[in-house]
Amino acid sequence: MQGWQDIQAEALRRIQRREWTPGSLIPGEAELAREFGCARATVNRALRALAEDGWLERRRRAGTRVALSPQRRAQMSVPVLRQEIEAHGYVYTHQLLHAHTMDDTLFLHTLHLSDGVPYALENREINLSEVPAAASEDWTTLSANEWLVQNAPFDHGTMIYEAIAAAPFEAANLLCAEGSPLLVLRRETFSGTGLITCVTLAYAPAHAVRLQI
Amino acid sequence: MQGWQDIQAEALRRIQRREWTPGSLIPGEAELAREFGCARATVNRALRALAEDGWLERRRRAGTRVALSPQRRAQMSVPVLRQEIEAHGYVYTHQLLHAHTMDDTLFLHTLHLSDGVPYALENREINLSEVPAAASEDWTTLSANEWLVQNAPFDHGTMIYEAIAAAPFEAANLLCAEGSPLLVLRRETFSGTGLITCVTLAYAPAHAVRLQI
DNA sequence: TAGTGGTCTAGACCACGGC
DNA sequence: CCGTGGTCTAGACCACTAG
Repeated sequence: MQGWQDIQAEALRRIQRREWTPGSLIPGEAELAREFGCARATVNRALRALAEDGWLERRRRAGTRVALSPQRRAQMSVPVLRQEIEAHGYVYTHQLLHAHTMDDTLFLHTLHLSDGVPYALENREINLSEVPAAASEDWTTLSANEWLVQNAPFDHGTMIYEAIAAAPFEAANLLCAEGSPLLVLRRETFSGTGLITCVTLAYAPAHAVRLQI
Repeated sequence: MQGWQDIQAEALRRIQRREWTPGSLIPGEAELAREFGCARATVNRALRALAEDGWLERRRRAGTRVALSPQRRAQMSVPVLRQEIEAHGYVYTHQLLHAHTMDDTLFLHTLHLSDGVPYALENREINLSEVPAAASEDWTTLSANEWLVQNAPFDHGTMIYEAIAAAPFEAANLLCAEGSPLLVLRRETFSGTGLITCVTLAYAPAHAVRLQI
């Protein structure tokens, strides 16, 4: 036993082997520090990491308990289509289908392709009062998907996945039958209080979103 | 300025106000500790938290830089259908449609309902050699979805979302037309090297998965 | 009110990796 | 090499809260 990661690993082992059972109180930091022959701060570091991962629940005075249902969480980033496609070894291209501006909103329709095959259809609105630089951008070389990731950092947002039936416009662009089931991602991102962009991404049929837990 | 959270907040402010620009080197821990009038460990705690959230990239010797594209990540838990449904104020029920055992695998088909309306159709396999207790469980009162969360903690796993067309079996149980687009979640969870369970969850039409970024 | 975790400090040594 | 972040220590005080 040397670093806090070793103590974390040992504690996790005890949880998984049920030496420390769900809901039960585990020894205090001081006692564990004595057992492992280290400072209390080191034990604190290890247990705090386990608590952040959902294995433990810690409360002052009440002590540390093994979580009743250790919920592992999957993490998902905002997808950058070029990276998704190139990670599979394919060539990424995109076509700007349509662009127009109304009031302070820029509307863009983009088709993303993988080795020339339709991959996803993007329908995006950009709030020009939040991102004025977007007004003078040439979307034929760099897609809005990539440009915004680099140029419009956001504080928070929402993502929604759902399944829809392909409408004629989607069917024509994604080269599938009308009514085909499509996975769709809708996303809104905000900076402070202002909406930056709002996008609907319809993936080609059979697309799957994979997450590691 | 008092605790590490204040230092974290101040650093985040400088990033968001572009006083520290993406890609640039920020002052070292020792210098910031001097500026804030605290110990280096306190600065370290604050900057480490920002790095874990993706705002900073830290490397020994190279120093700390503002991330080029501060990628916010969405977090998603393994859904517990009862909680999902009750969180919306509806009554959760479920029906065991089918169960049988072959070799060391238990096969279960379950329909989950929200206020009596079909919500999701679950097709599950449980590895009895990893979870022997599952063999003697009565699935009519507690669904496998809930039971496993409590009784079979896992180390890691994969989740896959995709869109499918409703087959006759799904259409009949989810009360929708054949061919309706359905959002489907496939999940495998493991403990150590062993597969615990593998589940396909077909949600009723128009279901959406919402994530906060 | 007493006991737990949360945090801070000052100092120290180490590991990594640009130079 | 040597400066940077990563970590550990021993001790201290504080915040919260169960009893």
